[in-house]
Amino acid sequence: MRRSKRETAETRQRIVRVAAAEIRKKGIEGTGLSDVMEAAGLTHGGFYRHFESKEGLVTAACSEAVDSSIERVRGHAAATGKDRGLDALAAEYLSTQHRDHPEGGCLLAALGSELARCDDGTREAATEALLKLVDVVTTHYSKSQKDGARRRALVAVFTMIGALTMSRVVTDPRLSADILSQARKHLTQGLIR
Amino acid sequence: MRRSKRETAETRQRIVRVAAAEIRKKGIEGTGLSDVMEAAGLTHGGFYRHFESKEGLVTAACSEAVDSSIERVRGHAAATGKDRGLDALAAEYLSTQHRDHPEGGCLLAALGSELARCDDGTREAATEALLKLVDVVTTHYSKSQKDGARRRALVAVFTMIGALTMSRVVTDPRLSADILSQARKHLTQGLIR
DNA sequence: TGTACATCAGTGAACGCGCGTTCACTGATGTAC
DNA sequence: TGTACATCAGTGAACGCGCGTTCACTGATGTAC
Repeated sequence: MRRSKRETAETRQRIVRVAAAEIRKKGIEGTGLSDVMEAAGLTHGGFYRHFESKEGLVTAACSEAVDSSIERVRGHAAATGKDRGLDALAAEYLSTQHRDHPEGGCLLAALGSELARCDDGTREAATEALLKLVDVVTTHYSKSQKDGARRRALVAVFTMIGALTMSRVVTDPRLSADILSQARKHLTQGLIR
Repeated sequence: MRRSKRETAETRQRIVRVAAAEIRKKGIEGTGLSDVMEAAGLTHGGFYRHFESKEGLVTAACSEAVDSSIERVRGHAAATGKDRGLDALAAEYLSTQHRDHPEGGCLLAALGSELARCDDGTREAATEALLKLVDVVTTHYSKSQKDGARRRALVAVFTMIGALTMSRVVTDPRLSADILSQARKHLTQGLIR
């Protein structure tokens, strides 16, 4: 039966949020619409009242993932003392908690190589995520020395994305932990100049 | 009809090579067995004379991808003058050529996030790729200063993987080129200490 | 070395399955008067 | 404000499709004597 506008909007957001978690956990192709709808407490048939296609949901889910995690990153970096903001960011980004819970974490590390094969809408959401992340980091680098702050921020972000992704790929748990701690050490000791 | 042992071995290798290219181009889930077999000049029915399952092929294809590209990386780094080996490696890894042709390039950048969700055999092949790449880079860092060579090598590798992956994700061609050149600049100027 | 037979690489049709998508239907919501 | 009707969110069955996998069959290769 028909639902009120408010209910409809809430349902849509619920679907998007579930999908944002699911795709970061199982990948885009590994996530089925039925699974998403079920996790949102609905049957799969109603999906097309909210989205044009799976691609439409994926794009919305990526935007949602970007918004929520950038918000958190900004909060964490700002909450910490001015100079140690970047350390806090790196420590959280490169934590075992983040590694073990992609569903709530960085979209770029969770789906990096898959995003490269997505449609433009989704890739734009991902581009936005990258630029926002670089912005946050640039701000922190700018405080110490302006020169090359953007380049250093880019590199710091690539290092984090690369390290987190690889820490999830590697089979040896000790190597995985080492990857995270070495990258963290590198970033928190300001070794990127 | 039955084939000679030599022919059988050649066929198997042809399938593995085709698959190694295909999965780096379209992703693991995006690659169908029929496509691979057709590209290898066979019909799909014969697949199970060579492999136990799709997973088996994927693992073999990943090993093949690792072997062939590590070989090339080593060659390139060694061919160049002792001190500039790393520069040559970075320049090639972070080239637009590599970005635009994942099918012949680095497995880790092409499939990073997907590998994290693969079975153990495949992830072990990926781990091997990472360790070998780190080894090559470590050798070069060791020449200038031994201290922290491994950590610096790890970071350099994550930077390359992260940058190449992101250069493929991003929608803006100028940003994509910028990502590559900034990362290259960083590495070739020895800014990782 | 020659012969008889087992092996098995490759073919092409077929299988079940889960996927994204569509649809007729229900009944509460929103709207027009 | 009340009534009549159009709208549409959600259900559940069904669709076609491509996937990984299986299988009966063919005929050249490998092997045993």
